[in-house]
Amino acid sequence: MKDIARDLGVSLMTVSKALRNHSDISEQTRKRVLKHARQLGYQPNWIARSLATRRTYVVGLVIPDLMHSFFAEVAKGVARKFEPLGYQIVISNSEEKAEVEERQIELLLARSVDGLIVASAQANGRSGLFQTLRARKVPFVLIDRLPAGLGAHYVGVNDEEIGVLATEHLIEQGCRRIAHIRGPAISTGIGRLRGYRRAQAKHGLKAPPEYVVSGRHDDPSGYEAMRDLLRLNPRPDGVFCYNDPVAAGAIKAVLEAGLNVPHDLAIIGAGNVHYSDLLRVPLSTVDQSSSLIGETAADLLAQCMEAKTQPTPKRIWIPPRLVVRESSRRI
Amino acid sequence: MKDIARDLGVSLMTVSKALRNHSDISEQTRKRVLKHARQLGYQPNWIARSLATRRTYVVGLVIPDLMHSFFAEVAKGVARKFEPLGYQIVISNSEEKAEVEERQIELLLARSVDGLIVASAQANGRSGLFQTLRARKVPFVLIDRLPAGLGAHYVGVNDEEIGVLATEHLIEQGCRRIAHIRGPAISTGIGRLRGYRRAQAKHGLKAPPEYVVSGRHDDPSGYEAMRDLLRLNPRPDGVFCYNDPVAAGAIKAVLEAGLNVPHDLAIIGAGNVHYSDLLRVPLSTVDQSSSLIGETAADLLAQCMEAKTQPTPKRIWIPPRLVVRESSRRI
DNA sequence: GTCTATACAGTTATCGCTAAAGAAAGGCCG
DNA sequence: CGGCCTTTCTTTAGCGATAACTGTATAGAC
Repeated sequence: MKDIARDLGVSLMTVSKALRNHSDISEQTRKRVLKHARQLGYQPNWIARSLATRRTYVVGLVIPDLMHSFFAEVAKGVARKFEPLGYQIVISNSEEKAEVEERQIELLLARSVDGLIVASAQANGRSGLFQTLRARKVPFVLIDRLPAGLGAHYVGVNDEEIGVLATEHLIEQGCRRIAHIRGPAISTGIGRLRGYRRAQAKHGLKAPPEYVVSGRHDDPSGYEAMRDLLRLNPRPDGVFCYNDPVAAGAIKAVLEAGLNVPHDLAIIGAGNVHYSDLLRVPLSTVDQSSSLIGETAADLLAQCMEAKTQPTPKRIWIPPRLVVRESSRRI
Repeated sequence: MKDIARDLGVSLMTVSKALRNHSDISEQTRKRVLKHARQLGYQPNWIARSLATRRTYVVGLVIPDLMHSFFAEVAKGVARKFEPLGYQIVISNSEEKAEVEERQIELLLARSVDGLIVASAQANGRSGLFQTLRARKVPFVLIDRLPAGLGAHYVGVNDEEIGVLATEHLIEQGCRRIAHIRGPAISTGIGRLRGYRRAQAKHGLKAPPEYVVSGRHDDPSGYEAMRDLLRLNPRPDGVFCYNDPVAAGAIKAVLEAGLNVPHDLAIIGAGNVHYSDLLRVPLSTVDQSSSLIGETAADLLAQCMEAKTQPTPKRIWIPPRLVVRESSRRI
């Protein structure tokens, strides 16, 4: 910039304004500056700009696991919205651990991100983390998981609805002894479990307590949980799994036991990961529109970042959609 | 920092040095400063620091597709190495497109990353992109793909070896009419094809030209390609697929045609994606140690960033490893 | 008693850019 | 003609740190 100013015999400030299309500059000067800048191959220095403006044009995206294609897809959605706006996205992996998440967010804040999108591993909204975020006035939007007791922007799917949709589908397919491999004690796990119970109650079914077993997020946990379920008597004839990886693990266990999916045991997952169709038995699931979640969260965050005062927390629910494949089709 | 200096009656510089453990400061003063900094909740401003030191402690990772779990795993490996060193990692998605990649790298450079790790979508090493990187003296390490005619740091697996390993395995399993669904015209695709040919030649087999069909990176392309192969007469009895997603799509096509994998047709992929074990037929593959690639590339880049002069380009080959599962086991 | 080395702290000048206020030149108005 | 806008550009002061010097003591050497 200094060189441009010297060469053109104008002040540094004129160059700065011209490059930013500031209204103070005449059309003629602006053009001269832009042209010369191009000739010199001028590249603005973002660091200096950030220091002066206190904006970094960086947003942080904190997710529990990049390997889970659901979050990879969310990340794509976020990128699609933010990149055209000139923002850079930094993805942080919390590995499903609340402490790691907290540390990662601290790091992002230390680097002065302009905003955050978080699929939180915190079970509780009263965690110090959210107070820190509030205190520092960093706009943030939660996605997928909604820590209990937290008034914050949120974009996700109603997990209870997912549970209802999946369970009612199994009932329609003729299942009467429906089990559930539940997820962890966060909003998604709890909501889906609640939906599972509500759907059964609504149809006058009730499952014995041992029909609800605990899994985590991954396929090994689904495999283990299903082996436990298979030992029960009477054996369940339908299983709603917390998510698709868990369901994939579960299918593996059922097949290994020499049983048929869906005839001996129907299985449905949630999330509609991209390889669901390629599994042992193509997996029925409830789609969560992962990339739409990402895009919507990005839009919402963008709004928050522009607004001077934080708008009141907004919750956006994306409707889930049943995707029936072979693993649950019995009629 | 200013506050600390004022409160403690020392100069700003003393505080700065104390916080950085500079040797100029006495143990006593340093402790006073650190303690007071903690009390005030001081957080260093990375932006200002970057402006002054010309180092951002950010490295860019450019990959073709986050959804492909191979690259997600690489990313994890990179993060595991760099995060303890205080670096932030920015992941960019090139969507397998050379122009997008170029633009993404420009953006990363504009943000002054300290270094880059790139799984390039460029077929050709003479691309202007690499000249730009050289000109700007940004240390970078290529992974997975090695654009033709480029002397640069590289970490990956010898793709020809992958092709040989996979093809010889099929031969050992009794396949005699071995086809190949080849990848795109980049080093990985070309190398694996070459390995496929070399292994056949070595064992005195020769496949008709129509046994080599083109795929891309994804499972739909594998599905299409396999349908083409199934129309051939004589039908192949073994297929080596460019990568696991392609192989998964191929398996789907074979099963739909009412044939058995592996008995009518053995299939092997490459990459060992995490869900290989959960597919219709558990997929045999050649493992590429994805996270090790990430870690190794990170180490190498870290070295380059410390060195004042760029060391001569180094190529590191990680040995591939055959993983036999059901899709190819015929004896 | 002078000189030099060492340990510690302070000054000054950036890093590259921007916000905010100031100034020059011209036009319009009563 | 003087006052008051407008338009266009310039000056002045940072943003929050650091690099590279420039001082002071104090201690020990000769």
